Amino acid sequence: MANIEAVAKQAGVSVASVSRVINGTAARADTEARVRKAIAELDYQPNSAARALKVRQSEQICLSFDDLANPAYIAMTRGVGRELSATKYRLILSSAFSSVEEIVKHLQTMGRGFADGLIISPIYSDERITKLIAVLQMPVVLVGTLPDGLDVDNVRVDSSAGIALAIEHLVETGRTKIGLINGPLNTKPGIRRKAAFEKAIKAAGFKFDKASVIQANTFSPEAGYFAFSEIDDFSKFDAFVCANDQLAAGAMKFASENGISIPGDIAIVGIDNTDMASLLHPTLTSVDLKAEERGEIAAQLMLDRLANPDRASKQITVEPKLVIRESTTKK
Amino acid sequence: MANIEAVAKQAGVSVASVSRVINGTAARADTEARVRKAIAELDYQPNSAARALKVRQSEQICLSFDDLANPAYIAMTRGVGRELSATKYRLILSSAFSSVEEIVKHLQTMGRGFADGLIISPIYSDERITKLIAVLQMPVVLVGTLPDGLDVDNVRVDSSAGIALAIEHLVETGRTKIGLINGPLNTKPGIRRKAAFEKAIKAAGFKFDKASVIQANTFSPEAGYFAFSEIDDFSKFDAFVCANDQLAAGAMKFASENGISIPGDIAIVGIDNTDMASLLHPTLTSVDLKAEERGEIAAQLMLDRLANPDRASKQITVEPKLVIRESTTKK
DNA sequence: GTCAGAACTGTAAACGATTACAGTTTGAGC
DNA sequence: GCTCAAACTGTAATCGTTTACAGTTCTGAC
Repeated sequence: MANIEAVAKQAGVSVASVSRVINGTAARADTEARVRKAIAELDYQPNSAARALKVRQSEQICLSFDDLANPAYIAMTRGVGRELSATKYRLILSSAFSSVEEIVKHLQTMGRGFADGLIISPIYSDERITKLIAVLQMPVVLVGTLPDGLDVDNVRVDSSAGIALAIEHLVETGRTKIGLINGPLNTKPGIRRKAAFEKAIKAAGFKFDKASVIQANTFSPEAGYFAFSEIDDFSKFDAFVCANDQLAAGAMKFASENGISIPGDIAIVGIDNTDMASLLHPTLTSVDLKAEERGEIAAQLMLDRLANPDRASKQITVEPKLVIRESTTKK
Repeated sequence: MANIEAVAKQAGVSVASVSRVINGTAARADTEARVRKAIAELDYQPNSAARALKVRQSEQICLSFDDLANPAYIAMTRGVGRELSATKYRLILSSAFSSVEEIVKHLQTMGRGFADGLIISPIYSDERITKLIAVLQMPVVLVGTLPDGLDVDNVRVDSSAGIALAIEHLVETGRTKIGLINGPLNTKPGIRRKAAFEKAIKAAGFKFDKASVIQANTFSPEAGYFAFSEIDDFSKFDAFVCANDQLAAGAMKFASENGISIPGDIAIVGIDNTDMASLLHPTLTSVDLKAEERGEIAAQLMLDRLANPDRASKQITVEPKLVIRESTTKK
């Protein structure tokens, strides 16, 4: 309720003095004391919207992604948050709970006035998001593959190389009949992982068989479980790469319930190397796509851009790393 | 860059008309068309801070919790998000990445101007947060146990009853030497679970032994693993309740690595019934504390309060539910 | 064509802060 | 006590919207 004018009156000074006390500009000790007293008495808190309007800064950075349930994004958030916590910027999160439209509108409103910068990691391959980014008049850092024609700061991971690592490892450990449990094809990772898988299989000297790709319709454990349950003949396979750890966990659950030995009958490689990988039984070999590190880098790019609005945009690529555990090697 | 005045000039109308077109108040078709054209030509987006300042609403609700890595909070977020997505309110998340001070400051700034309401679920038992809530001049819904003297909307779960359910189940299935892997004692759940455990053990007719409580220093799998590794003599126990599923997962990992059979030697009950419970091996019996439902209810309380600022505060309690799986029963 | 009423539009005053700029006070040095 | 610079303070404009109010333009009935 109380505004700066009320505080000024209570303290017997001008609004300018109150503002200066709040913002730490020089003031006589006497003045400062009276202002602080008045602030305390009135429970005054400055209105951030008014401040943001005037100084054209909100000191907030918005991180936006599509799937809160996906641990990889949580890791990314951790990276961004850690990097930001030493600065004046606060992190706010925006995650879509229904449609792409919702997220576009959310970001648009946030854009002018409520956030100084946007770090976005879109999972869905959707025109509208690309268009939004192009139009948004604020610093944007995109995490993930940069859509054509968009020239913004970017950090990505070479996930194809990650899939190749997984395939090489499987081949080296003697697997020859390798399948892919892929994520949905309306997502960017879904599209890219399928292509990368085909390429890596061929590079390993096998011929690529369409039937070796099983499409899940989400990135969830349930989808992984269901994908495995649809396989009629497991003898056609001796290994699977799964598009993320959650799919892998679901598949492993089905295997354990149905007497399929892992890694005895089938080896499994997950992707993302999330915390769960080492908790599963057997522990899960997984390709670390460095989500947390990408988050850190994204935040650094953003801070750098905010300090230096006119520099050319930077594109940074992170290298994946294969973490070998029991699901491909035990005994 | 472009503001409403620029649009007005470009369209040859007054700023009031532009504002009306944007906000859907009546306008002649002709006027509307010209305004829309100008908006498109200038890539105009209204400044949210200015709007929020004028209308005294941000249409944002802030959800704040302390531990982003904890799946229970993610579930809660899902509940809040779903409930809010049909309304005009947007959800923004604030999670502390370092100190309590940081979160208090964050919420304070957010408070006046950037958010219309605050849903907060503090895990740390800290004076400063209680004080903040009391002072904050905006609707607050607190998820969790209400600190003394605070009269705000509240939704909580009877977690003591949950622990009692767990103990009863263990006793019924023949366990007699039950321990607790507790979370940190500077957190509210840590404090409450310990007390509830002692009470339930006594209610079951056993005498309570201090040594049966093992303190972990975080709610993470690593802490659970470490807690189990500290136990010198497993023959003293035939069951453990763990303060959350993550601790349970870590403990089970240690057990599996060290030839302790679960549930053969030791039965395990987790708390929260997170997604991971059904993916572990063996699957984990867990007390569902209904985090998602609590999120939904919190959002409903908030919406109701926003529509009806003067009503008395409501306190709602949710009942926990025990979900029995293999870690207490298999064979 | 007139007129009443409805429908629309423009002017200008807010909302609550920040900050040039000009004016006032303070204090040191003589 | 005077002078001068440094230190502080107050006035008022400004940020980009919304909206009450008054003024204007339509519309349709007569």
